[in-house]
Order: sequence, then C-alpha cells, then structure tokens
Amino acid sequence: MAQVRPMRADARRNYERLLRVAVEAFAEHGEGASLDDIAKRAGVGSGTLYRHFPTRHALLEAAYLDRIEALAARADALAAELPPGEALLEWLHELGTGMIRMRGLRALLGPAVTEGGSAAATACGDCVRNAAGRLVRAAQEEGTLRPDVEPMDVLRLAHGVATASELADGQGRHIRRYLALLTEGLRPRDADAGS
Amino acid sequence: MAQVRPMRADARRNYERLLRVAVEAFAEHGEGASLDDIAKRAGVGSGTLYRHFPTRHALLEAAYLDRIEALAARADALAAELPPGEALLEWLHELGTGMIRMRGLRALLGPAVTEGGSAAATACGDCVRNAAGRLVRAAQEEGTLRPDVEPMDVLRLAHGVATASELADGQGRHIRRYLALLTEGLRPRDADAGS
DNA sequence: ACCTGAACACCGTTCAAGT
DNA sequence: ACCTGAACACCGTTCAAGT
Repeated sequence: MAQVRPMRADARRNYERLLRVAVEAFAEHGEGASLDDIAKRAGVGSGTLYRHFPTRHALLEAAYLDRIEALAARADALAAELPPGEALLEWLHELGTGMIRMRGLRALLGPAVTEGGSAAATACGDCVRNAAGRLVRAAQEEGTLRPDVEPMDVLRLAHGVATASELADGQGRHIRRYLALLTEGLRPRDADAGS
Repeated sequence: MAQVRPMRADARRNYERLLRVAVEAFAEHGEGASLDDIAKRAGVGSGTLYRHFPTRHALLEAAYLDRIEALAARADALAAELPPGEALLEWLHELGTGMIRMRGLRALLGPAVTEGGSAAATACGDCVRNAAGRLVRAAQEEGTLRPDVEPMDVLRLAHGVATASELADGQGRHIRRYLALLTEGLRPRDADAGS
C-alpha cells in the first residue's frame, strides 16, 4: 500500500526502455533472448538490467504484466456476453493464441500452474488462476464442464493444447480444433460403433 | 543396404562412449546438456563429438534410437493383448511417461510431428508415426476413436498431455488422468445439467 | 582416417570504479 | 542512488596440427 519510493529520473527512463526493448526481443527470439543484447539495444550497461530485473523471470513478468492483466479482464468480458461454457472455451482460445504469439508468455505462465508453486506465487500467476477459477466454476454450475476438474487442470491442459498446436505448424492454426477435441473427447459421443 | 564402411577401432570406441555418456547427460540436464561436458566426460576432444554427431539433434537421435524402437515394438505388443482403444490409450501413456522420464525424448520427438516435416523426416520420426498410425486406425475401426483425427493429431496431443502433466508436478503423476480427460472430454457425457 | 585442443565468438553474471 | 563496463566463467563450433 505504501507508495514505493519514486525512482530517480534516469533510473525510470532506463527501466522503461529496458521493458520496451525486452518485449520486442522476447517476441523475436523467444524466452531465451540474449539479456546482454537487450541491455545493449536499450543503451544501458548490463549491470543496469540486472539491477532492475535480477532474474530473467522478473524481466519476463514485468514485460508481459499488462498483457496478462488484459487477459484476466477479458475473462470477465467474455463471461458477461456468452454462456459460461462458451466463455471458458473462448477464453482458453485467446490464452492459447497469446501463448503462441507472444512466446515469452508460455515460459512465464508455466511456473504459475505447477503444484507447489511456492516460489511461483507471483502476482501474474494469481491473476490468471483467479480468472480461470471464475470461468471454471461458472461452467461447472451450468453443467457444461465436468465437476471433477480444477482451474489448474484446465490451465495446464490449455498449455498442452498450445504446445500441441505449435508443434503442428509453428503457429496456432490447429488450436481451435484441438480445444474442441479436448472439450468433446477423442472417444465418439454416440456409440454407433461397427461398420 | 550396402554395409557402411566399418569404423576404425578407436573411432568406434569413442562413438560408443559418447553415446553412453550422452544418455546420462540428457537424463540429468535435459536436452540442453553441455556438449562440451559430454565430450570431456567421454574422454574425447570436442572435435570428435562434432565429427560423429554434427548437430545436437543427431546426438539426441542416436542416443534415444533404441528406446524409440522399443516404443514402436511396444505398440504392436499392446495391440496384440488389448482391445484397440485400450491399446492406444496405454501406448500413449507409455509414450508420455517416456517423454517425461527421458527428457531428451520430447525434444527429439517434437520435430517428428510438425506439418511440413521436410527437414524432420527422420528415421525415428517415421518409426513413431507408423506405430501411432496402426493403433489409431485400429481404434477407429473399432469405433472407440473419432474418425476425424489423424495419427499426427494424436501424437501432438500426447505431447501436450505430457507437457501439461510435467507442468503439474515436474513428474508424470497426472498423465493418466489427463489422458482420460482428453479421451472422455471436458464436457460431461450425460447431459444432466442443472442443480 | 581420425583425434586433439587451442582459438574464436557469444552469453550470463558480478562488482569495483565512477557520477 | 544509480550507472558503466571490464572481468570472469561457461558454452558451442571450427580447424590447424598431429598420429
């Protein structure tokens, strides 16, 4: 709650430059983008980067924070205009698409869905988990989502669908279909087996 | 078919040492294991490693070739003792478990399920795709697998399930459950919606 | 024919020196 | 209080020199 001490003018300028460059770099080279290169492109010494963002993860988190908040807000918007089941499905599609388009996002969201999560109780993790929680609960009350799955399960499976979809074509063209397969199941719904 | 020229004795010894060490190293450090370290642990110069395995991928492939062949053989064994649907499910479980336990395997099998696959028409890729093809076709004829999914889809989704499962706990404890969710679907089978 | 290891380029991270 | 950039450790890859 206490206002953090405001940064010195040059520090703030460097901080913002680093973030802007980092977003570009992660988009270009994925989560493994060279930190040294980011510092150079931002026109600061490498030490400055480490001062502001002690770990790669901290930089990823700061770089994508607004996208993640937008995603969480999107969950509520979808919940307001669609039936719960469809809202969840559509949100998972946007989440998956985002994780493929913004390659750093996947690496960032990964730790947020691990079991212990002790070290990963990050702000953005909570943000996504809460959004998923609301959509999941609503769909379960509606009866269009199995009652025995938890928000974390759904998030992990969305992660998996994004992985499967990116494997397919390096982009996300199969994501909608794979989400449908996950929703409906690989086993035929009507039991008309036989020739 | 023509027998490749037999390696010189020292070359063959180095080749085998490198493979043995590589399997250990990939298990220990994942697909990113240091190649230099592998060479050192095998007691050879780094140049020797590159002579035998020009790319990391070549080394991964050679290191895991026998496991992949075993996996393919396992597909037929399962097909012989179980109904097609169950055989497919069980095989996917073993495949997924393998991709989590032997961390290099996932990186190796990834390119084998991409669309173009031009550069990835590797021997071990064919091996896995063929095995999956047989199981998928049989299950579809039995009527326990949707007719509109292809072997590649199933392999990619297995990849995704392994990813989701590893995210969960760093091991594969959720894999069976996630495979079941994929098979049955996230939507309840019986439409008893409502309170 | 094959091996070795020095050499080069690159990256992450730290920290003494500067302002 | 913050920044810089040299310094160190590490890794991948190549290649001239050796056997």
